[in-house]
Amino acid sequence: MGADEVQTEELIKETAKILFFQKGFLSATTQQIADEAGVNRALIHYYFRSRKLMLDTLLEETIQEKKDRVRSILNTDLEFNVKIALYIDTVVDLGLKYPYLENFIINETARYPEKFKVFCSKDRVKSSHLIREQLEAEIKAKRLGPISPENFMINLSALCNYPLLAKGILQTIHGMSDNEYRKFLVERKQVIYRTLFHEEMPHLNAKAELIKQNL
Amino acid sequence: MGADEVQTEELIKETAKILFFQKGFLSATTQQIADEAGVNRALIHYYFRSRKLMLDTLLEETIQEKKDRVRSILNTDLEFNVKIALYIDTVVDLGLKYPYLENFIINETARYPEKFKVFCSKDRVKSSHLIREQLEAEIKAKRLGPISPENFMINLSALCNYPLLAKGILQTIHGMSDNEYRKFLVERKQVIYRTLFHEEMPHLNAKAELIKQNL
DNA sequence: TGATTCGTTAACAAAATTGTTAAACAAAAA
DNA sequence: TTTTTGTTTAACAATTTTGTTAACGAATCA
Repeated sequence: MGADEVQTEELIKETAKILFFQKGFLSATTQQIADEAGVNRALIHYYFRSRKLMLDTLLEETIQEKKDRVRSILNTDLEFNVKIALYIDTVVDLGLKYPYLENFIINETARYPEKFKVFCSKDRVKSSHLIREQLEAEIKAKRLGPISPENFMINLSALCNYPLLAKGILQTIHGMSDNEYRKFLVERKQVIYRTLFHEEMPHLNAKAELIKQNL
Repeated sequence: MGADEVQTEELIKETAKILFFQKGFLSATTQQIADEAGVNRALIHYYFRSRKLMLDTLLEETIQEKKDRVRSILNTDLEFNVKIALYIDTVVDLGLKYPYLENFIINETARYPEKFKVFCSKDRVKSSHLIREQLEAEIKAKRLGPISPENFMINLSALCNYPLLAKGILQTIHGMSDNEYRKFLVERKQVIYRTLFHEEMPHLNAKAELIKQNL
């Protein structure tokens, strides 16, 4: 009994994630979600009260998960370039599973601006702050051109996330199948690194690999 | 009479653009659009038959306009780096007016994949093809590291568009007002150029300025 | 002036979507 | 076995959103 309860609730959430974050179908109705999950629509209300509350739960859980991962990378004591390589690797891999997650956040943020403010207020430290010292050291050592931590983080996010967000557009323009696009994105990890650092991406060292496992 | 007709139709379209492309409020109902425009909701049906047809018109017109601008830049015989500088300048400026335009395209594309395919089939030549020769020359001359035209164009789009798409998120994270964010984006033009070329952005020469006027 | 056309409006109708409830059902506890 | 608890379902109700229509009014033209 107890097992079934979690099963159905999880099933609904996972199905909604697929529709919203994988297929980018943000306008999916409760009926469509229920159909896709093969459950009665009333169960969505039974477990989540309302459609909006379900979205809130989903948003909260998924943002939290993504943020935790990213934070745990930026907080390590890895060398700067290895740290960023791991960041790219992680974000792109996560994005391969949920390409439209950022899109969902963007839309929900535009609809209910207060929602996102709550998340931000939880973080005392901005992620750009976490890399400031290391970034400045790189710039001083002339391994990087001058750039603010904010702009560096935005560049990094942009290069990683945009090709995911624009999945449908880019796939259509370049006539790629889902598999071809996957492959393209995996190979693009190195392009992103080279764009930021103007040198080849280092292999993840033992320490970085270890961290990657324990995300 | 004839003037009024165009006026109202334009008013509705402009209002919808503001809601969709400026405010990112993609779930705006016909009632909300009508209210915002200060017209009777039935007029939306009078001019556009249905909500969906209005969106189609809007999408078509706006994509076409943006694409024409971008194409006309890539098709000039400007020096490569000046051309890209002008591209950045143009796309960011357009994005300052309509930050969520890309977002709208992404969502509509995910909802109705066929829609976007129609647009792409109109173009015989991909925009990445338009810069291929010049890009290869730059790489050969060692002014740029090796990169495919596709990845170069995606980098360019990503760096220009992502900060617009994520406007709400980034503004919240960094606690910027609308004006501060505007200013930040204008200054970021140079950051984008430096990220791609690892040198200062050139001033637009007379020829480029002329093209910029005639967009 | 009278007829016509077009834009506009309010009221209505239809459809789609969400939310509620009572009853059926199954599993576990008494 | 009976009771209780939690899950599932179908049917219903409420709300929201879209789409339609008939009537009104203003400008245009015969």
